[in-house]
Amino acid sequence: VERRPTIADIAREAGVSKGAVSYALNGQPGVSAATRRRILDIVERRSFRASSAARALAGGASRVVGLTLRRPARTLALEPFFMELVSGLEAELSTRSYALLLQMVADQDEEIACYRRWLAEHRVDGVLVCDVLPDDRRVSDLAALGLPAVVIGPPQASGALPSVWSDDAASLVEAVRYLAALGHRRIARVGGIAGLAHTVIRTDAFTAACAALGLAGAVTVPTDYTGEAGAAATRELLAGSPRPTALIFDNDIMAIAGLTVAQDLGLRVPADLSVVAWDDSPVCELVHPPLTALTRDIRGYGAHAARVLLAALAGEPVASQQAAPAQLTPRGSTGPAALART
Amino acid sequence: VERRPTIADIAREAGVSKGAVSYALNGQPGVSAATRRRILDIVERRSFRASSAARALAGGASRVVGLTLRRPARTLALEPFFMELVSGLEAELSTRSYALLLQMVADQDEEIACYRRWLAEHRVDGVLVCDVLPDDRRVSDLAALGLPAVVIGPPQASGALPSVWSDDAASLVEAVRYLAALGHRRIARVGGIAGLAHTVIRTDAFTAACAALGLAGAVTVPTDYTGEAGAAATRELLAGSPRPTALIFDNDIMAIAGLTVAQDLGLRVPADLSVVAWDDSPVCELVHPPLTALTRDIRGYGAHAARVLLAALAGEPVASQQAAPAQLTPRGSTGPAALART
DNA sequence: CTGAAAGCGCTTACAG
DNA sequence: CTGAAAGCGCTTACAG
Repeated sequence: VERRPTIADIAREAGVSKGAVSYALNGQPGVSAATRRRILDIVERRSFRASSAARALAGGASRVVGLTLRRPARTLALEPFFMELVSGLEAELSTRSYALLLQMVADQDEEIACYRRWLAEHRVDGVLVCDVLPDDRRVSDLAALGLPAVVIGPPQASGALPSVWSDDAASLVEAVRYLAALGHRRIARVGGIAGLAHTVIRTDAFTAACAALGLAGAVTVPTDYTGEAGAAATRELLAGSPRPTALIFDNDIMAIAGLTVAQDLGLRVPADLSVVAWDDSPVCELVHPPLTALTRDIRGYGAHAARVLLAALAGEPVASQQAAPAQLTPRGSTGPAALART
Repeated sequence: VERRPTIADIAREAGVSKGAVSYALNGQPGVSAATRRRILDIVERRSFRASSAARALAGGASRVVGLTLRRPARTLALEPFFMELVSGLEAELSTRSYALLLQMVADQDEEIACYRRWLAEHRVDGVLVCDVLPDDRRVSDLAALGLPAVVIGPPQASGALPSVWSDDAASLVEAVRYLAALGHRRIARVGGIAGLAHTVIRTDAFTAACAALGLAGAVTVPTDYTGEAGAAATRELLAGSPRPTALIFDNDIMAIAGLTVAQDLGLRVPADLSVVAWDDSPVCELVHPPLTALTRDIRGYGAHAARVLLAALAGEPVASQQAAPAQLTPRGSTGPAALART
């Protein structure tokens, strides 16, 4: 096992001090352009990479970004969303030589403790925050700690932290208008976890959009995002009288569960019931009928969030940024409202 | 922001040297039992945690475990397997204060370069290796590098590295026997990525099991694990004459795609065609009919692998270990073979 | 069994 | 613009 070069080797080879190499490496003033170029050439040739441990210990950047995920593993694993998001984050981070540190946590206290630890140990340079709540304690604590962070979620809940978000309200309005245009007058929604900021936004948007169109009975049933909960909510909604002719689901796993429940009840989709899913993962096209969905580029969303965090770490001023909203992709699960039943 | 205690603070408070604290912390000889207890009490009380950067730099453990995943994000995101696995790894690692470093890679070269870098930088103490090939270069390189590693996959492909594996061959035999007992004589399989070690094992086991039962036409069509490929393979197999009366899929996303294809072709499941899925994620119960599946505890599998790696890092001798094999969970998608059609 | 000291590989004031 | 030096918080031989 060969010893890898250290900053001292590079310095010796370039005929400068270690400090000069450090300045050249980190793009700081203190070396002339010519020296910098010479140093970076050697760095390149010897494929030198500064030790992250030494860098972190000396107070420099660790080149690691942290992501914590709440525990309920069943939910996480089922949501293609998270793996897509992680994949998007990673794609951006690794091209910039940043690593991603992942930590599952049980609750908010554990999560905040994790942030403190990471900061104290210089383990990470910054973190990404998911699934924010309105008045999320993580947001205020992170700001207080001074740990750079980007919220992946609505700016309404990101406080002083920059956020990357997509306009869920607009997407929901699009879905409601689309269904209304098909003649649906009774639309209900199977929502996500009630406490989350984006769920609140979606629920409010749904209620408002239905009200604006004069649609009554625009109920939202909250769930925990699992298939079981989606199935139960669907059963509850379809047992109502008059029952809804269209259902909007807050993720695709619940939409699939709801589709199956409807079919088991003898309802034809879309003749008797239209179904719209959220987060168009490839499963939506694999079921019968294929699901109309609100599609968004989750990998791109993750990459975007990573870019914003990296910009913040580079000292650039960053503000909340809007990613492209989810767009409706009509497929076989939606159709004209069944007039006979209305 | 308060300064967190360093090892010097603990040493001062305990009235010993920093070295003594270090020995006490790492369970090494060099301190008396009484001193050790006193030190650890103070460590506990002050909630001291050694800086990972300093530890790594000084040649100690970094308390980080690395996991690399090949790029095709669409596949990854769709496979609940990976998120479940990560969740299982994390559950075990975090209780032992280890962190998980995640890196997406494009190919094997990048992956091996990543291992070298991690090792050289002391970024990780060990790694977990997924999706091994027969004669996997990563396996030999890791052994040569001396980077502790555990293979999550068959020991046949893990070389000198310990592996944690489940007996896929046994599971496949169980599925084939179950279908044969239902009267199926023409069973085909939609397989995973042909090059992977566990796919080879499954394919061989499938062929052998069918041969042993005198079942002809036991074809396996390889795929890339995506729903599209699963659908295409299903179409291909169902176009055969005589067509199979039962299909075994190497993951559940393809099973769902196959189910939909069969239904679109006018085949009733299970009356005309039985369907068996692999990796029983909750989606299997959400479709209609619910899928018979080979169920395994993926989180437990991940936790098991993490435990073995941690044991190896602790210097304990470790050997390859078998996890519980996937067990058949019969549901609505399998039934007696359609005699009329045979 | 314990203490004092060197060293890991960086970064960053501080002098020139 | 550059060099020499201290220091980050640990671990680990090396003396006692």
